Amino acid sequence: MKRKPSLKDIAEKVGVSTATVSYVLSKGKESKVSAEVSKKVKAAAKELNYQPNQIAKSLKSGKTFTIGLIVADISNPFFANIARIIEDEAAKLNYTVIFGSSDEKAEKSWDLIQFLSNRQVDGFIIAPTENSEDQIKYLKEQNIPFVLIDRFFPTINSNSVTVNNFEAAYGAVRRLIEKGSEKIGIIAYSNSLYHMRERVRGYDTVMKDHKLKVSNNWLHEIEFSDIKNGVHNAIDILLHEKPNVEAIFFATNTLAVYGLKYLDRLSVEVGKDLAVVSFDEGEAFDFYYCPLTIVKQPLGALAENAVEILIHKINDLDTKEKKVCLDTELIIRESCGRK
Amino acid sequence: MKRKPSLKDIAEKVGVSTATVSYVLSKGKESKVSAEVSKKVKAAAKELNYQPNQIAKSLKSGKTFTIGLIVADISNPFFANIARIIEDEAAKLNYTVIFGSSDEKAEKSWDLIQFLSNRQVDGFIIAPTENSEDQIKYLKEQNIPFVLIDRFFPTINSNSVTVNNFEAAYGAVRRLIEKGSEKIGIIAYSNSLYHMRERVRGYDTVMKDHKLKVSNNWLHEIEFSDIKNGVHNAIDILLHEKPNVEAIFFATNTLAVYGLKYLDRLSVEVGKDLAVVSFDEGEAFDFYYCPLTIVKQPLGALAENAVEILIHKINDLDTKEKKVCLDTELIIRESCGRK
DNA sequence: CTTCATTCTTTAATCGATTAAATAAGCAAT
DNA sequence: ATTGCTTATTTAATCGATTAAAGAATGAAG
Repeated sequence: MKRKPSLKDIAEKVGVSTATVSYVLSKGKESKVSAEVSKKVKAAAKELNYQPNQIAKSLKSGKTFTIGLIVADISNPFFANIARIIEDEAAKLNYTVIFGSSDEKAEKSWDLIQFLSNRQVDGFIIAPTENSEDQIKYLKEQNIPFVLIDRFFPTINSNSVTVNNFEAAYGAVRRLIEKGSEKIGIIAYSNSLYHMRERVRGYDTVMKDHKLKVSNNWLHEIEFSDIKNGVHNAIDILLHEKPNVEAIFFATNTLAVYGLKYLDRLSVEVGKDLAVVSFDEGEAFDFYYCPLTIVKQPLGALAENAVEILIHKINDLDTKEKKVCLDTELIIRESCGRK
Repeated sequence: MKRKPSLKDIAEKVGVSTATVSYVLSKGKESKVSAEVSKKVKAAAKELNYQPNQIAKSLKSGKTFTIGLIVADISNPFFANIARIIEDEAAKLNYTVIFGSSDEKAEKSWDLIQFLSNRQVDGFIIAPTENSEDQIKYLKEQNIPFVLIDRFFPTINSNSVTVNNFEAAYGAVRRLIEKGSEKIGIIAYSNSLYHMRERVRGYDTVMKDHKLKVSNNWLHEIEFSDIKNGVHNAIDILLHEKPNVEAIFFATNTLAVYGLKYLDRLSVEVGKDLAVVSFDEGEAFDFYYCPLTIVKQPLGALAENAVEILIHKINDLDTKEKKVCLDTELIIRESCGRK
């Protein structure tokens, strides 16, 4: 790779010291330099197509203008969309984004934090995995700015941007009830993370509030390690073991995708034999023969808030921790009833 | 942010020079240092939880172990999936990935190249936009390693990893013909990029080879600036102006998504009133009431090849340019015929 | 003709790690 | 005792940019 021109090259060309060149090229300091020299330096910089070496700048300043983004999986549309908005917001402020996928594994998440931290990212935006409390505490201790998104730990005081999972789940399941379902199953992850617990609690609570007894056959918590089979088993039980359900609430996008595919294979007709609601958008859901009622998360606001809070924190470490909880929207379509 | 311990901190703690510490901690050089000192240094490093500052390393070595990834849009599943695989492959080799979305705009692409280049990325993986030939030439001139993916410029000798777009389009449309369609429309982008031209040429050629005359109503090239309306108009013309078509070939994922939604609105039944094939996978397509016949691109191989070629080039600038063209697979489902 | 202020420019340290080269210390051979 | 040879350690330069502080040059005031 051809060596890029440095301050030194300009300095030599013009016949001044690198300090002078630096003063000319760094805004606000130009007054220190005579108009004549300034002009020559600028001309030389242009001629050589000088671009400052950000690595050198970073070493001196201790700032890299880089954000580390750690999500469960960048290829998951939910996170890919968030990543895109974070990218745009960050770019506006001259920040770049380095990303990594944790696959919901605390160990991978920790490796990523170390890895990116050694690369001196100025801060992190993290969708934390289960059992990563220690990592979050570590970041706090080290005074490394970060914002949690999508999930957070209620026991740790930190910046976070999430949605009202409890209300969202409550509202989604209430919709099923209003449309006539009484026996309702839920398929969620067996995950201790707060957002997932809240979704389950939303389900539980709305059932209780409507005096609907929940059979212990109806709550299914799937392991990340084998989502597909988990969902298939859950659906088999929900539909075929007594008391069998009239409706299913899927707690995430991915669960719903596997679920709907399997329902198709079983020739269960959604909207007729079975009512369904799900969390998250998905191109797939629009195309489904029976358009899906879903909980829509405000991805744009989620990402924008995260970047804003992070950059604030980076610029002023004394900023107090901020917890943002955003409202979701229940997009009502046909799948929540049964004809 | 608490200052992280540096070599100097260890050196002071142990009472030796930073050079000695560096020799202990950098593998292969340990033999230079006495066992006694070495032990002390290692203990101190551990105690302080020393993590080398990659920025400083990079400045010295001129290597950042960072790849710049520039795609059209990281939230597009096609690119999001590629990004994920690139991330994994890069991580294996201790590289991180910085990404940026060009939105198919040459100007944005140029800004990103400059931006990431100033951050001293070791190389780029780029899905180039239209009219970005100069940018690619610039990278060549500067001897900056890069690999083009998805698209490339036949006039510029460079690394690239693409698929056989011509054969893929040919095969997809031939399938429509074999299933009885003779009047076939195509919806593509009005884009001079080679991959798009090849897809159109595949369509043209297979029609010619089967002695099917293509009406000038049938080739629709949509602007990026207004995809949705472009697709709607195209479909209106294809279906309602004589001679109207029996089948449509969508040249990308995104075009098909808009197209199918609109067909739904028009109550056109795919697989009965109209045959359809599309490029690219999409969760949505599996769910479509009439599962879609698609051209499946080998995303894994695409990304793996790109990383491998790039890293080779980074490690040895004299490596000859490599052009990889991968085979696609036609996934045959129901949408390509009409009952 | 000093003296002091002002303006412009350079020197040199710094960020954190690496590494060639210099130095120091220990020991053996003559 | 001198020389040479190892081995262990330090010194100092380097990567590229920034910036406080020192220095030089000019001019004005006394």
